[in-house]
Amino acid sequence: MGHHSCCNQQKVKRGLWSPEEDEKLIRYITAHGYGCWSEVPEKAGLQRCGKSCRLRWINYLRPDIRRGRFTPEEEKLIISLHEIVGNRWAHIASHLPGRTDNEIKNYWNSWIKKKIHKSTMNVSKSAQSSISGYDHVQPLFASSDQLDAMLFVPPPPLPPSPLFMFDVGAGDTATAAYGSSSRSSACTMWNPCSQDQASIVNAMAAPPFLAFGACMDSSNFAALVDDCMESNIGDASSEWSSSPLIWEQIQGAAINLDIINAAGDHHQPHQAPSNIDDMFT
DNA sequence: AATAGCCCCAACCGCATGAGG
DNA sequence: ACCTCATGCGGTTGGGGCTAT
Repeated sequence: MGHHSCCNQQKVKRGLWSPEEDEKLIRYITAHGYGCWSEVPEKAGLQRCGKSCRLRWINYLRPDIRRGRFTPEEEKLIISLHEIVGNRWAHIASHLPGRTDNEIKNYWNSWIKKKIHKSTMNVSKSAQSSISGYDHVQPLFASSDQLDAMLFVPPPPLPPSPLFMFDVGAGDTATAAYGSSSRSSACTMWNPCSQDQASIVNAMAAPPFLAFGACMDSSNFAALVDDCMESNIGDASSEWSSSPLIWEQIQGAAINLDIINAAGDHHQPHQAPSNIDDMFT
């Protein structure tokens, strides 16, 4: 006990939360919400710092949290998204309703990483095409060649005009999509040309939908998504990535947006401006 | 049954960012 | 422009449960 870096309080408890503390926090948040986390401990009668309360609520107590094992679909999605955005756990979590960044991070560090390592070792040890121990995510990497293709695929041919996707992040997703988010980090702009198609399409299949939905006509977007879902992306991303029809649809949809890349940078993910409308002026 | 080692995951820490004064 | 404070994020830690011996 003693000094706490985040709040300068002397009498803050640390470590695991007791059921009584959980109950106090739940009762307070349920009744009053959490306008200011730094005020929550005192008002809820907890000897914790606000940061600790926030973390406990977000990662464990909030009612919409989803617990238990990750499904194979979630696992595939995590892998696909990680291919694109790397260790941006909060971002990945925004595509898995009810899952927290912490949970996904732990999951990745303990389990998926191990599996991929194991798979890589197996591939390098022999020429066998199957990846043992990776069975229920096999559709993503059905062979070592395919794994290599996923990891090292050259960018697809450039379309006739620059086009972007908007990946809408966690929490205030809808507001970010329409340009009124207070945090620019809530919305990342990608150029699909710099990503492999399978990764993009995989990510696109996850809610909140990427991209075009932020700007294009909602009915067109819905139709595009329906087509994508009918093609069963979750189970056959390789087929997706090689489907000229789907890819043409995506390109066509993006081109219809008539978005100009003001920055002129085609190869790196961008932080979107806090107001997306600024891009089109 | 005891215990040593491993691993998972809840929680913490430090940093980045943005709002407001 | 600068400072302070609150929040959110990713990296890291360590307690406790599990497993092997």
